[in-house]
Amino acid sequence: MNFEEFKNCGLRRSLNILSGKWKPLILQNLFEEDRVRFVELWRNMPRVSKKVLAEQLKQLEKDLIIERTEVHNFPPEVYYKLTERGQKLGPILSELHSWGNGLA
Amino acid sequence: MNFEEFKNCGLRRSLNILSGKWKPLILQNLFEEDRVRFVELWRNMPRVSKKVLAEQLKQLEKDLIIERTEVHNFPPEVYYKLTERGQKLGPILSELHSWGNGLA
DNA sequence: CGGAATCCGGGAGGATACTG
DNA sequence: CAGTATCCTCCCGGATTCCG
Repeated sequence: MNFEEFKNCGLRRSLNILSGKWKPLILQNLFEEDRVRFVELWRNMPRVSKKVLAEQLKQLEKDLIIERTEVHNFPPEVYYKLTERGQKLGPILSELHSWGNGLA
Repeated sequence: MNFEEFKNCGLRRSLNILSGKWKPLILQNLFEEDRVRFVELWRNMPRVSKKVLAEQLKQLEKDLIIERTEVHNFPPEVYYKLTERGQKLGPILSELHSWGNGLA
């Protein structure tokens, strides 16, 4: 396989989607709780600026991995959850986790 | 899961190992041919400078994913192949590939 | 609370030249 | 052939401030 073939292959797309300093941690939280509020997410990763967190969420949303739901209140409430497609990542990330721990 | 727990988890380690613009393509080549010479690798990705290619290879070697073998000739010959650990990545990357193509 | 707007620094990656 | 050695560019992520 050369670069031209690689450009449009699924592996590259997947890794592009996952690449982003905070995306794996975001997904991890969504696998655990299945519906998480912006501020809860932010509390679990207090070293991110809210700008960056919002960016990563937007990208995941655009890639159809997560869904955003807004409750029109004041103060506003915004929830994020995995899409069906996002949930299918679960087993794969779990294997990567095991592999990274030397268990596989 | 918060950031402190995430820092040392297997998922993060795995994605760190895979992150690098050319690493997935390098691995793809090694899965296909099982023993590849530096220059062959380089021909398959002519847009990389040799410096960068060497860097990525060094990192994969340090992470024990690939092995370097040098034949002391002139001109020199250097071969790269997957380690046992590296080969275990195969099925996982294959699933990521399918997922990225919307097949899973 | 959940962002958007602005500014900024560091580091990954690229271009080129050289060497054993 | 298989790399180093320099130099440079670009952009991701961080810090801060402001808004509905």
